[in-house]
This record gives sequence, C-alpha cells and structure tokens, in this order.
Amino acid sequence: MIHMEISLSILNTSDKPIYRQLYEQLAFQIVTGKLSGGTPLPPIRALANSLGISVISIKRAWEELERDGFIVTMVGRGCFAADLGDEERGSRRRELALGELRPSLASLRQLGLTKAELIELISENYDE
Amino acid sequence: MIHMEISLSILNTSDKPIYRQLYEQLAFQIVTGKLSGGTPLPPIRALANSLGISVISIKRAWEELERDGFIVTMVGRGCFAADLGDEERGSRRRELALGELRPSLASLRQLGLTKAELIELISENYDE
DNA sequence: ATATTGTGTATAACCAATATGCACAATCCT
DNA sequence: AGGATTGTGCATATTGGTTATACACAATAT
Repeated sequence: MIHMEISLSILNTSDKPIYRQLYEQLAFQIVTGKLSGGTPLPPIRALANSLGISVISIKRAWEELERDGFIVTMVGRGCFAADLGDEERGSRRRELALGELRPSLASLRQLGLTKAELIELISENYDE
Repeated sequence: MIHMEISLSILNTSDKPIYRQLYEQLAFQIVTGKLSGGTPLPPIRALANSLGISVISIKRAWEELERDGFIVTMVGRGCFAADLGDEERGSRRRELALGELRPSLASLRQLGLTKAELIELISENYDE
C-alpha cells in the first residue's frame, strides 16, 4: 500500500496555537483527499523532534482529530488517517468550511452587509 | 445636539478578549452610522463599573480605536465618535468586512473550495 | 527480549489578558 | 479659585491557556 506525503509545518507568526494549526492541516488534507485513509502519521516523538516542538502540542491535536473522527490511534502501532468514504469526506469538508465561515458571517451581518454585497466582496477578493 | 444610544456588552463565552469585543462593537456601530460623529462615549471608569470589567480593557480598546481613526479622545473632556464622511464610512466598513473575511478565505481555499462553491455555501447559510 | 509507539502524570515556564489601586494632567463646573 | 470629572500612566498581582521537559506505564512490533 502506497501512501501520500504528509506535510506539516508550524508558523510562529500565526495567532493560532500549535495544536490548532496541526489539527487544521491534517483535517484539511484528509477531507480533500490529499491524505488517503490508512496513511500512518509520524510517531509523535519523532514529529515533535523534527518540528522542534513539544509532544504535548501534537498529542492534543491528535486527541481532537480522533475525537472528531479524522484519525484513529492504536497504542503501540501508531496513528492513521481515518478511512472516510467519498460521501463522508464531502460532508466533513463542508462542515469544516462552514465552521470557518460561520464566525465571520455573524460579524459581516453586524456590519450590515447584505447577501448580495457579501457575494460581491468575495468575488472581488477570492484570489490574492 | 442629540446623539444615538451606545450599546456595549461583554460575552464571557466569547473566544475574543474583552478589548477586542469592545473595539468591534464600537467600530461597527460607527461605520454603519448607528453612532453619529461627535457622540460622547461613556467615561471609562463609569463604563468599567457598569460592565463589571477593568478600566484596562476599555483603555486598550479605546487606544486601538483612536489609532485607527474611529474615535478621538481629549484629556479631561472625554472620548467621542470620530466624524467620518459618508464616503469614508463606506470605505472603512468595507475594510472591516475584508478584515473579517480574509483569514477565513485563506482556510477555505485550503479546503479546496472554488469561488462558485464558496458563493453557494454563503447563499445557503447567510441567514440563521 | 528489546525496541517502538501511544498514554498518563507531574512540574514548570511563559505570556496575554485582566484586575486593582494610586498618582498625575487636563478640563469642566460652580 | 477650587472641587469634581475625565483621560493617562505606572506598579503590582492574578488567572488561564499554551507549551516544554521528563519520567513511568501499556500495548504492539520485530
């Protein structure tokens, strides 16, 4: 079985905590199919070492990923990308997108943007 | 001169810091015209007391609001909503909207959403 | 058996946000 | 002029989330 490359990185400039950055990168790669089901994640100690961070941050990211069904972990064996069907992947991807969008939507309504205005704003700024 | 009502509130359940909540509420009310130029803000001590928070949080919000041109402060007199022209209000409103949207846009592209998909997602979830 | 991998716990350091209190400066009001 | 009001500035402290380090334990692999 051949598996995809796992690419993970940490931005110290990000406002998001490390565990959150890892969660999103992995979840995104899974629901977009960049990471196929069953792909083994690097051992947390090795990853902590190569990223120059603590095991704690990775552990927390992995915990939440498992809680949300994105990965499965087996003691002594390792952690693996969950095997989501195409349908499931699609709905989870939509879920994540909505999760990103919802908080902004609330603010944008507060700013009095109509649906039409909002769509226009996005059309003009999607790229970049 | 008659001025608008200023409504400010703090949500302890919010993930955003107090000073940020205040900043946004005030900036939003100003660019949407709910707060007309020259309207006096409550004295920071009185406001701190009535909201049950510290002066520090208010001070910081006010500082950033002044830095960004939303209010003007005069020692001994008080703080007042800045007097923005209609045009200026419009462009600042657009600025704030983009500021809310931009971080989400980056994530949404990471999720592989096309412009069309994104617009559809918004159309379906603008209300609620 | 020994190594590898995840789990759990304890301890500590760091930092942003927040709170409290007091002194100072500028302005307002009488 | 004098007291009240308002913003400013500083010092100190607390709290909570995030992260780091280290060690012992459990399950699996080779």
